[in-house]
Amino acid sequence: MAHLPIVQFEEQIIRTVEDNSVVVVIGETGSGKSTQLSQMLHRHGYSKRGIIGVTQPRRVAAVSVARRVAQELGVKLGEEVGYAIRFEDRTSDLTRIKYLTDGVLLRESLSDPELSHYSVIILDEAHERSLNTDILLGLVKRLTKLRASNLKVLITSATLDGEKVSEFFSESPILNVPGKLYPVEVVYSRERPISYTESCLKTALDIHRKEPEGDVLIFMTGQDDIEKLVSKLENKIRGLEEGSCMDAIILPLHGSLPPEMQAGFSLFPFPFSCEVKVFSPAPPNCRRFIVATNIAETSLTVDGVVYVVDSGYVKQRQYNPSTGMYSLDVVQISKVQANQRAGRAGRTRPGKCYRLYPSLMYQDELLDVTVPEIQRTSLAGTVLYLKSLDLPDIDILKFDFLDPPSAESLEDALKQLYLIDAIDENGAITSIGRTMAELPLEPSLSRTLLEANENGCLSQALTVAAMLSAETSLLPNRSSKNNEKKRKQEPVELPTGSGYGDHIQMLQIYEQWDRNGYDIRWCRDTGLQERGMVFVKDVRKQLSQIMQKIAKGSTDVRANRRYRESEHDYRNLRKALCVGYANRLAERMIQHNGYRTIGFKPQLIQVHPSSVLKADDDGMFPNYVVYHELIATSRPYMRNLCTVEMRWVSPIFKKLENLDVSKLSGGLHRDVRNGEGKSLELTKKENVAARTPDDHESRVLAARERFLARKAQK
DNA sequence: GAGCACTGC
Repeated sequence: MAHLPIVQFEEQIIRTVEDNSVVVVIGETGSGKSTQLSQMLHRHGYSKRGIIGVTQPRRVAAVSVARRVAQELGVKLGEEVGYAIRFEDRTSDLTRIKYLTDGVLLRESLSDPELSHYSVIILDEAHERSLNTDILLGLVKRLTKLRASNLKVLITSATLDGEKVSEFFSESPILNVPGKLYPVEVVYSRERPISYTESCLKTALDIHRKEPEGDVLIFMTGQDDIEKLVSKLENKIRGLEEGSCMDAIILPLHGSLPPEMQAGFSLFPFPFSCEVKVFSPAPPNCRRFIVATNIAETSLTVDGVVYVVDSGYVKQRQYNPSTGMYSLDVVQISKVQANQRAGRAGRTRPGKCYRLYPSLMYQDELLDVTVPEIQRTSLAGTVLYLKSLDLPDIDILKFDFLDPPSAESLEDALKQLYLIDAIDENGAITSIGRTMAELPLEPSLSRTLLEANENGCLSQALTVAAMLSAETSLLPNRSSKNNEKKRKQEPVELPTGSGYGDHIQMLQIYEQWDRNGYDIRWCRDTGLQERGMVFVKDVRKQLSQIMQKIAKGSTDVRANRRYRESEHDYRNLRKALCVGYANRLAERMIQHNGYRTIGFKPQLIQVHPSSVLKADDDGMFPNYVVYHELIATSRPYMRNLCTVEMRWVSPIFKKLENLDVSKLSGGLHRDVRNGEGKSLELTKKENVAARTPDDHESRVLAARERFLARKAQK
């Protein structure tokens, strides 16, 4: 591996590690840091007293890098070199170098808070700032003090903010390792485009007409735009004079494509890094245009790209802690992302990157780094995890994050955890909370499982939790023309939740799959996502194993069948869901089919049209539902819901009335009282007030007016 | 009657 740039720095790296407990390594793409750092430390004896652990944000990366390193060392994968990802542990007593996802390392630290098996921890790709990496940065910082004598930590990052990380670790040294990228010429647009699809189209055609051979990678924001551009590009290129240009193949690339459509999808490690390659190379005298989302920024690599077209935008999911609502917004990319995109043009030879925005905009408007995930997501799970670690010397709410989340976001998390009994009124973790933290689920689902265990419907709850873990929609999209074309024969009918909503439908679907012997063809016939369903089965198995210790009934899918057939209302399961989702309750407006959220800044929300829950014969929806997610797209919607009964709901209202966020958060609330903390106080009062009938009605009207006003604005 | 960027335990 003499050609890897990092190799010539071996002595310097080892010396620095010897003298310091934390070292930051900045290495661009192709420097070899992911495969070589672990081997160097192994060679110099660091694996004698413990394991060298290397974390990766993605599963495929952990597997392919481990495979590569095993190959380089000439050992069998799973022996000296192994990996651990969810559902798959390929390590043994012999393992000295272990690649693992950062999520797996967080799980390990639950049972071994000092991570005592490890002599070295390398946090790779820290610049991506995934939620899990950020938590690990905080935990590892603490460990470097506790285990100063026998733990070495290396943080690797591809970019700028090495100094920030170094400061975080009390001025630890920074080593710079050059990468193996070819120069990329950056071309800016003179002005920002009116329509970036048109601008992409024009730029792509210009490249095709004027530039020498080489593939083109175009970064767009989502599936819709990608499909539009692909068809426009096809038309335009077909319209070009024959013989005036080389041939062209135009390919979409985004996450919801089935793997076989991500043509030539393979896990072959790229010679210098270990990324996933897509597509077979273009035939001679033919140019490929790949129109992609940001999946092509980090997760997938397209070889042969010489030209990159960068729209400057990305779709980002963000959470609003005051409303409990997620939204998916098109936002400007950061400078780091812009450079990452440009770098995709220089992997095989010098390339060109066309930025469809002016250089001034790059300078002045683009953020230096992407907003870390920890500041864009609900923290209920994270806070519960940290509370369950019982770190004696650390106040969770002052937890040492590289970039701390807002006080409002932390308070929101506490409030949610309190409503589902994971913490008590003083903010201390309860025994329920402790058990919840052991489950690889979001807190609401963990709580549902525990309640179901008391309720005698554990096996059903396991199924629902597993189904909901498979984020991406498993259900077929009946109205889509594509699907109709594909399936000539009538699709097999799926159950519809018996009027109780999407959770119950999911349970019924999985039970039906069980009755069909988990036949993959059955998924195909019904239009269910096969891969998704297999994933659900794996998750269910894992959850069952964890619950086994405390299970009061059978975890078998069929356990409840006889019971259910005699009583069709899924009462116990819905009760359990009501307890687990106490923080996600919605109440229907008077004489109105809109709902308002309970426990957040009150807002008008609708049942998502994809829901199986339909209005009754009088055109009305049930009075109370719990929802899995609030998402603002064209309007605020509840997705995946379950009907609950009014008398199950009253304990939730009682809890909300007694809610005192300042008690939950200890000292935190005082610090922010003059700032955003106030809004929570308001929320509480409003909630109580809103339950008196008069007030409720005026609130309904006000909400309705707001809604109509927003609609008019559009 | 709408649409979903990407990860992970």
